[in-house]
Amino acid sequence: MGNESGQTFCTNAEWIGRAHCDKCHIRQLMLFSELPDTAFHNLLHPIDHFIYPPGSVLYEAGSHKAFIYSIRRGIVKLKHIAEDGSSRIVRLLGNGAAIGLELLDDAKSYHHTAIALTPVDLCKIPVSTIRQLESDHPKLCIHVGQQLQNQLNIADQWIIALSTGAARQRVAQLVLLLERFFSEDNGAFILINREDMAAMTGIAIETVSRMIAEFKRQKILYRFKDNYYMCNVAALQEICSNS
Amino acid sequence: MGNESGQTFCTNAEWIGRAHCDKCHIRQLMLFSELPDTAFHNLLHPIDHFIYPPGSVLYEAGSHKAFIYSIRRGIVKLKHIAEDGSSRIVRLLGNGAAIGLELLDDAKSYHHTAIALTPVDLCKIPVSTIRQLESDHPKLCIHVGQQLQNQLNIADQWIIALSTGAARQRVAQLVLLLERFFSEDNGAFILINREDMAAMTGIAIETVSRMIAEFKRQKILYRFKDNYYMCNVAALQEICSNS
DNA sequence: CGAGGGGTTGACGCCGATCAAAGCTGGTGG
DNA sequence: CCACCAGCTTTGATCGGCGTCAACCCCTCG
Repeated sequence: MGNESGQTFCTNAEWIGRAHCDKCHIRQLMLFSELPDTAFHNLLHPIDHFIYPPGSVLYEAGSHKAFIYSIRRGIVKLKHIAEDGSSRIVRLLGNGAAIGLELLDDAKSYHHTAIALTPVDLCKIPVSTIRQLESDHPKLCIHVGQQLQNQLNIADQWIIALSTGAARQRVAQLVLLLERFFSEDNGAFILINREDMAAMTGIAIETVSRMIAEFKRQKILYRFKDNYYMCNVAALQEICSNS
Repeated sequence: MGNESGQTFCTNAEWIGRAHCDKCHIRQLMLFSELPDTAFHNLLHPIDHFIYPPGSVLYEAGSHKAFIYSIRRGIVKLKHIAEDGSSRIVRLLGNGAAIGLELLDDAKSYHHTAIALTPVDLCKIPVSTIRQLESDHPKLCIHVGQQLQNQLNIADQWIIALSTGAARQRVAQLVLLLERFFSEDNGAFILINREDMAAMTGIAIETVSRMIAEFKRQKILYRFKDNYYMCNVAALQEICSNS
C-alpha cells in the first residue's frame, strides 16, 4: 500500500572499501567473532564495506543475488510485500545482525525485501566466502545458528507483542520495542514513520497515528530533540497489560 | 482464557525405550541425519523414546529442563501464555522438527510451552548429549541451523498469513496451512479445535467458529471422515487474495 | 437420562478501517 | 525572505467488522 518513500533514488550506496575483517574493531560483535585473523587471507571473493542512506533497498524478495549482509551500524527492516501491494514488516534488525542468511539453506533467493531505515553501515559477504570460511572454521556455523536463534526470538516477539491485542496495546509495545532496542546513550530514540509502524503492527496508518498522538498528549511520549523521542516505560507497560 | 483441555491428566507419556539412533529408520529425516552410526556409541546421557497422547505438555515456558525433543511423528503446538492468562500459539511443528533448541543458545529455559496436538512420537535428547555430538561432529551444527532457518520461515509465514488481514482471510490461510502441512495421504486433515484456531490467528473463538461454519455451508470445507476434513484450495486462496 | 464440554448462532455495541480534509514541516524556487 | 508545494501527520465522520455476552445445539460420557 503506497510506495516506499525514497526507494526510487536512494540506492546509491557509498563504497567504503574492501573490508579488512582481520583489523575490524567490532568483529567480536559480528558474525565473524572468534575466527582467527588468518581466516581472512586468501578469500575467494572479497568482502566489501558500504554505507547506505536511509530508504536504500539492500535486496528484494525473490531476487537471486548471493550476498549475506552483516550490519555494523544502523537499522534495517525486513518487509514482505503481498501481490496486492500491501506490505508487512516482519522484523527490524540492528547492530551485529546478519541478514540474508536464508541463502545458506534454501539457496534460491531472498525471503524478504531489506530496506535501510537509518543510515546503515554494513559488510557485504559473498555466500561462497561464507561457505569457504565455514568449511575452514566449523565454529562459524555456531554463530550462524546464534543469529538464527536470535531472529527466531524476535519473530516470536513480533507475533506475541506486535500482532496480538488491541491497537493501543500493539502501538505501546512497538514504542517499548523502539526504546529497548534502538535508544541512544541518552535514552532517546528515533520515532519511525507511521507507515512503517502500521506495517509492523498490521493496523491502519490513521489508527497508529491516533494512538501515537494520544500518547504524546498524555506525555507518555515526548520529543527530546529533532525526531528523537523519549517515553514513560512504566506507563506504556501498564497500557500493554490492561486486559 | 480457558484451561488447556486435558492438560491436567494427559501428561502420562508412554516410554517406548532407549532410542537406538544408529538403527533408526527415519534418521535421515531427523536432526541426526548424516551422522555416522558410530556417533551414538558411548553417549554421556541416553536418548529416550516416548509417545505422548494429545494434550500432553512436553515442557512449560520458563522451566529449567535440559532436553531437546526431536519429533518423529505428530504435531506439537508452541504456545505463549500471557500473565493475564490469554494465550497465543506461535508455531505448529510436525514430523522431523526439533523443539527446545533455544536451550542451545540462551541456555536458561524454554521460551514457550509445548503441547502435543496429536499423539506425538518423539525422542528426548539431553542437551549435554547434543553438545557432545556437536563437538565430535561439527556437521550437526549445520542441521541445527537448518532447523532454526525452517522455524524462522514458519514464524515469518505466521506473521504474514495468520496475523494479517481480516478474520475471514486469516482463517482461510489457517485452513490452507493445515491442508498443506498436515494432510494425510488421502488429502484429508484434522480440523483442530476452535480455541487453538483462535490462539493461532489472534481472533475470538466465536469469530473463528463463524468463519469455519461459513466455509462448511459453502462446501469450501467438508467432512471426509470422523474429524478429518478436506477443502477447496482454490476457493480458499481466492478468499485470501480478496483485498 | 442428565451433565458437561465444545461448536454454532444471535444480538448488540465498540473498535478500528476507510474516506476526506485540514494542519505541519521541510525543501524549493522566485 | 517569503510563497508555495509535496509529503507526512493529525483529526473528524461514518460504517462495517469483530469482540463480547448469552442462549442453544450436539455429542460424549458417566
